[in-house]
Order: sequence, then C-alpha cells, then structure tokens
Amino acid sequence: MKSHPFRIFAAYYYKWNKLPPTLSFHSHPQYEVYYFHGGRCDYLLGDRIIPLQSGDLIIMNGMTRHCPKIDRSTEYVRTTFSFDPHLVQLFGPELLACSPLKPFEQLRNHHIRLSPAAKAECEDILQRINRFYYSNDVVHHYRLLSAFYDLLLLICEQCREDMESNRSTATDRERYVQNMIAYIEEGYMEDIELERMAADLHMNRFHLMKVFREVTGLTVFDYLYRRRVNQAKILFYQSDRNSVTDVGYMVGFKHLSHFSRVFKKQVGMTPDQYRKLVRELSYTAYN
DNA sequence: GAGAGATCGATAGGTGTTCC
DNA sequence: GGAACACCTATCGATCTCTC
Repeated sequence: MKSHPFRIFAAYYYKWNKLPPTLSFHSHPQYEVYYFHGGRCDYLLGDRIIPLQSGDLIIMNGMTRHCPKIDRSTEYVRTTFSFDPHLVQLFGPELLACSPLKPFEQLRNHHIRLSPAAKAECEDILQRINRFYYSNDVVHHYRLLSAFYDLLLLICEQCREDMESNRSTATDRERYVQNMIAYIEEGYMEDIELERMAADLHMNRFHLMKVFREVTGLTVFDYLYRRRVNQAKILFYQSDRNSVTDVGYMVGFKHLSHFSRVFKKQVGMTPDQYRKLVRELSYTAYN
C-alpha cells in the first residue's frame, strides 16, 4: 500500500515505550479517527483537554489543532486513521444512504468511551485496516475500503445517542471555521475571494484569516488548494478518461499551469504522472 | 503534425503579518 | 477588530516535450 497512488488513507498503529516521537499541535483537511489502546495520555483538542482511558475513541474533523500529551513513564499505544472525507464517494449511493460521515459532520470533534464489546470490535477492524494498509495486493486494497466502511458504521452506531440529542462541543471559534469550511465546500470549484467570503459570512476579512489560521494552522487558500487537489485525485481515480486539463478546470483552477504547479507541490508528482499510476493500478485490478 | 501537458518568467493583485 | 504594507503567488503567455 505504501507505493499505492491513492494516498488519501493514512493508518498508523503506534507503540512506544522508549524515545518519544515528535508530537506537536497540527491540523489537516482530512478527517481523523484516533484510538487509544493503552498508556497514560491526555489529548489536547483545540482548547479542550481529554484524559484518555484504554478503549477511548476520538473522531476529529482534522481542522481543529490537536495532539496527544503522553506520560513518558509508561508504554503508549494508539492507532490513528485519517482519510479524505470525499473518499466516501467511492462507495456509491446505496452505501452512502446511511450517511456514514454524519458523526464527523454533526459532532465534528467527539470523544467516545467504548464498551468492552465495542472495544473488541473496534480493535478487530483497526487490525484489519492496519494489515491491508501496508499490502500492495489490489484485493487487499478493496478489503481496506470495506474495513474502512465498517469502521464508519461502528462510529455511527456509537454516536447515535449524542447525534439524536444534537450535542455539539464546538467552541465559537471552531464554529466560525466550520462556516468557512462549509463556504469553501460549496464554492471551491468556482472563484473564491476572501473579501466576498468575509462579506457573505458577515465577518471582517482580517479577522476571518486570523481565526482560520489560529484554529487550523493553515491559511484559507492552503485549505482551498488541498481540497481541490484531493478532489482532482478522486476524479482521476473515478475515471482515467478524465484529461488533466478537464480535471484542472473541474476542481476550480483557471489555468493548467497553476493546477500542475499546485498538484506537484502537494503530491510530489505531476497530475499526468498521477493519472498514469492510477491507470496502471486499474489495469492490474482487471487483469 | 497536432494536441495535450509541463515548465518558466514577468507582473499585477491579493494575502499574510505586524502593529495599533 | 481594523489598517498598512511587504511579499508572495495566481495569472497569463510563450515555449518546449511527449505521445498518438
């Protein structure tokens, strides 16, 4: 899976009992699932501190800055799993009917304490994800997607009560940023200007930029371009008949040169190289 | 040879930072 | 929260390479 071109997934099982890794506040446009197996750790999520217990699950929209604060005197084990929310488009309308991303969209950042039975089930799914993630086998790639879908459903089940009571723990600043992200989601394929965005959201342009950066660690345009490039990846994946030029225009770039430059900066290869990799993969899958 | 795509350079306008 | 300004980058056009 490491060499797989479709790097929208990222799954990591991590066990540490010696030197600590570099852990700092970070954010990203992907959604993230964090599962705590064991150890002593507080999780810093925006301006909240969550003391963790074994079997705790945190779902995050990714855009709020987050990091674990680990007690180094004990062994620390966790699994994180991040993914681009638009990846679910690959599941098709029937599987999307149950809104598998609803907990991420409605609750945004949410802490779940799993029962022993749910904990066992979750660990089984994560184990499968971890196993298939590192495989280059095409069948394992689809089994990874299947396990991913299973995980989303488990999360939906665990969040059902909280979603029904519509309990949201977002702060005012997070809600501001959620509005900005929703605005970008609606118009990322068109021209987006900060001035107009600020006016539409009834915010000051400077305040808007400042809050977005403070909450996410990214600039508005950093986010916009990541969103466009991820959508381009999905379009390449959905059909290798899409030309680089068409995809560039479809995701909101006005000029191919700009699209190519941004894509290469983010992905490390040109859109055409990426498209060819995806094409090779689908040929392998059908042969 | 034609079309698609990549790359480069110049520049105007927009953005981010800093300060109040 | 608002303003000023330096700097970055999006845009545009030109040109080159590659593939069919």
